[in-house]
Amino acid sequence: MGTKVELNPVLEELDSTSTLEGLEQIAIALRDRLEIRHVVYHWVDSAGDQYGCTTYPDAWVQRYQERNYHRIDPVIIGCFQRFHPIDWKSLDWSGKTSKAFLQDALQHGVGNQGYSIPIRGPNGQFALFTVNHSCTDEVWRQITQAYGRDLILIAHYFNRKALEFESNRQPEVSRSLSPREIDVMTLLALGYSRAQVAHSLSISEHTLRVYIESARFKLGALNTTHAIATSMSRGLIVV
Amino acid sequence: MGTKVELNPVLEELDSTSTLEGLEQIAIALRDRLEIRHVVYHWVDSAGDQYGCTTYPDAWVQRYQERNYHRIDPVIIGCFQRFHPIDWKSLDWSGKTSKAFLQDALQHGVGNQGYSIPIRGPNGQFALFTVNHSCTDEVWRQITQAYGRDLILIAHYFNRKALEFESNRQPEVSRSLSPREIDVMTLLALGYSRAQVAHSLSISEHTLRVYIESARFKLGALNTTHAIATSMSRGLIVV
DNA sequence: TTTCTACTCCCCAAAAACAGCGAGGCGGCA
DNA sequence: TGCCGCCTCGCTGTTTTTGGGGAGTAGAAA
Repeated sequence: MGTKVELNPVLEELDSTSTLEGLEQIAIALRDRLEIRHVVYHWVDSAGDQYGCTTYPDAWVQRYQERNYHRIDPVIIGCFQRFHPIDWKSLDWSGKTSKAFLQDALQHGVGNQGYSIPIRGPNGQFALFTVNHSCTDEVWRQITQAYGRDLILIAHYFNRKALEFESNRQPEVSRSLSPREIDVMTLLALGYSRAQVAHSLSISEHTLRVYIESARFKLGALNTTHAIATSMSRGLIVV
Repeated sequence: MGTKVELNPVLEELDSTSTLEGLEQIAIALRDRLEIRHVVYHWVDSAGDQYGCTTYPDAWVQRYQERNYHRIDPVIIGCFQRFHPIDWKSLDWSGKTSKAFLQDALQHGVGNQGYSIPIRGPNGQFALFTVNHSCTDEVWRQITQAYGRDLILIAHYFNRKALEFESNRQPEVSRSLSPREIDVMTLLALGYSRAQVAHSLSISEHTLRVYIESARFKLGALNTTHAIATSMSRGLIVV
């Protein structure tokens, strides 16, 4: 690990890729270029319906999904509350389930050193970009220091592509709300009751209800809570 | 704008800064180095209690806050639903309020060209990093193309520091929701009634209420709708 | 071991939301 | 001019949700 490898070509490739298979190729190429064990982009979906590309052995990927490991994986838990990239060593590996998980991972070919970058997109999207290896702490420190910034950019580009593919799969249509409806939805989302909202907008509660109903209708929502949730996830209101 | 300016020193400075004033100095230095009009890091807070550092004139910053412009600012609305950096030209500036806002901005010294990078952190944190200038489309295209990647990294570093300062100010760690609570909040956000949620989780409606209440308590929410909105904006649930 | 959190169940009265009906004024658009 | 969307206000009644209580289990952590 003497000289630093130039990673700009990786970004170029990421920019011009248009398939998930292409992303996987790039992950493999990056792994080989850095001479490390694994490179993983992992979209963490709340439902567990996960998606990404990885150089991990299939057996491990399958086991991870089967056992719903994303619920207990300390890397995910840890990265979920942080912003900056994190070395696996600084995570909390105490606890029975964590230790068992780690053992299982190591036995499936995952290296003992890891460096993960959390990435977040619109609507609460969350993903991880991880590089993994098996080496001494000192060597690993040098690698992560040397490539830290490049990896942030690469993570960003991976996620950009993943979001692109996903939006192709589910094209959204959204009708906009009227200004007054936006006011109402926003205040409701902030926790005010209908009476409070009516008062703070200086309208009668009856009028307020008309807004709620029309917003609900436009959004195709089943009830007020659903309308709020829909407005938020479509970015119609910002709370 | 012939030769490209090296921006790595900016990252070094960002790494070693420990005060908000330091960030502002760096923003000014970056503006001068790129020879553009403005550089803005803007933390968009849920309440409108905004925070950041900017080279915009004070008059504009004040006006922006007074008028709650963050609610109608097309840059914010647009970036909030996207992941990749965006040129202001590709945003939707039709609409009366948008046009009035743009006029107001231009009259307060904001340049007509802009390039904004959305950044997201834990708990639904959202911020924007913007570079702004007044020039022709072609010149602006060259600038954003040349510095696009650097700006992503700089945005990332700005946000890292901002989060660092903020966590010093508010050491309170928001307790996360239990798996069952997440299930409940998710299903409620999808519009199901309590009876439906209870049935689909195979628990009694009474038990369901306990989850809702404990989630509400943990989130400091005033009612169920507020709890849903809070869960979503903190990224605890995804709908 | 003890303590803690997560999960499950139960009651009741008051408040809120829902669903349906109606009305009129204002402004933009064709 | 007529149509349409937006804003405003009113009524009645039913259903759902919400605010407090309390209590017991199991499993993991300290």
